[in-house]
Amino acid sequence: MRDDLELSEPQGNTKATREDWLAVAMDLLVSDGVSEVKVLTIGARLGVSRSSFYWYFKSRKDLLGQLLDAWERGNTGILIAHSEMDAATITQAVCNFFRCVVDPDGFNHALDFAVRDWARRDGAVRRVLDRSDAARHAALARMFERHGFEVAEADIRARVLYYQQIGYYALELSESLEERLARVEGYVEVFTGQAPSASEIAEFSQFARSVA
Amino acid sequence: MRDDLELSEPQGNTKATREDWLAVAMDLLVSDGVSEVKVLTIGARLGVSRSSFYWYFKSRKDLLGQLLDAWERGNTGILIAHSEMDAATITQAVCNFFRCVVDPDGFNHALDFAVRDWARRDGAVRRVLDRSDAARHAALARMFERHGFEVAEADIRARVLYYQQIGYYALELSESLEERLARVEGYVEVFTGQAPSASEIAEFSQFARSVA
DNA sequence: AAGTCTCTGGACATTACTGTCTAGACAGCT
DNA sequence: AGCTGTCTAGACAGTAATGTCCAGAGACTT
Repeated sequence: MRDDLELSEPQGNTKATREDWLAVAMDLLVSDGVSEVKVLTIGARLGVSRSSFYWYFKSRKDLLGQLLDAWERGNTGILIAHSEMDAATITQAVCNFFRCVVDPDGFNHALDFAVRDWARRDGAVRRVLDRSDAARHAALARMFERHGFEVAEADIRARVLYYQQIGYYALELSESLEERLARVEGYVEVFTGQAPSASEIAEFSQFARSVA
Repeated sequence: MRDDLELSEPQGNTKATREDWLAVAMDLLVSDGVSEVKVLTIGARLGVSRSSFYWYFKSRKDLLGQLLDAWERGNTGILIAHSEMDAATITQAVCNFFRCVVDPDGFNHALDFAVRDWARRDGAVRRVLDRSDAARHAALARMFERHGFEVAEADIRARVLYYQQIGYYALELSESLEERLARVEGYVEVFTGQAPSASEIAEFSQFARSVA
């Protein structure tokens, strides 16, 4: 999401670039929801007058549309990429999927929920979101199928895995990393019906600690 | 939630009762989120002037506090009651739990998400919500323990079950009842590690169709 | 019939946000 | 040095929301 931001340096008379406006807007969307993405607030945080906003964006609606695009490219893209990673076993594949959700630079949960909440009040956003959810589930179902699960079972297991992950973050629990890691083995076994190897769990734990 | 509403009849000069104000506020909270629970909007829907609101409530904040109380008593109460229902097997117990989530008069998902979203921007709401989530998980873990699961496994399975359920509704999929019912058997098997009996699934399906 | 209590409406003050318009500041080009 | 194009600030207009005040309507009591 942050890839395409902060590439251009402010030059000339510029105090806040288009990317600055977008970055602060994204921050506000994530932490306070769409309703708090206000031109005045963003301008104040950038130390810039509100009217400069209208130089870069047609309207507030225009800005929101660009935030939605950034979300779709980022979150859905990362999740699908992780579900397609090479893996020797299904338990390792699930651990790979877990990587993108524990990585702060991976899947952005807070943003995902901000968008879900937004979709509840905006039909156009709703349609974009449904498209993403379907694509994410399909990618996970293919992951189970590649590891020998029948189509029907792969579909169910992909659902349980995806829904559970969304639900976990919906709760916004304040667990420590170690509390979570202690449960990973149990989770993987419920999700796949197979016990993961000690090395798979160890490798994932090491990754999780390194990015935390 | 609706139990304590609409008990009192409007009498005398009264055009809108306290319960009317609460009911419409709850509707708005569920469908549009806290930010849309506005005194003007509620008054307009009741065909009553805005100032009457201040006869019944100290302020908008006062109203919101009462909505939060109603949510906690309702949703968390229903979920825990269902997890404590008698059941011969764990698969039946999970089906019993499913009853409260498919019943429109049971657990109110839309309200739950409205509250979750609200909690994201309000620390006091956050604390009330955390307390409810912990109570709900504990009740489900006890359910697995009663059916012979070890404490650690009961904890994990309760988490997967609860998180998955929350996640399912977070997505707000537009599935038909029959599509969902076709997956129930698979879900129960993943959640418990045991295949449910045909009669358990049949009984649940019948219940789900009867309340839909 | 008068008095009282409950509830309501309209006016007012205040605050917050969106969007428009215009003058002008600043850097870079010629 | 002057010109141009890019960006910014401030003023203005319009809208929506919260909360306060007060006069008074309507039903119930005495």
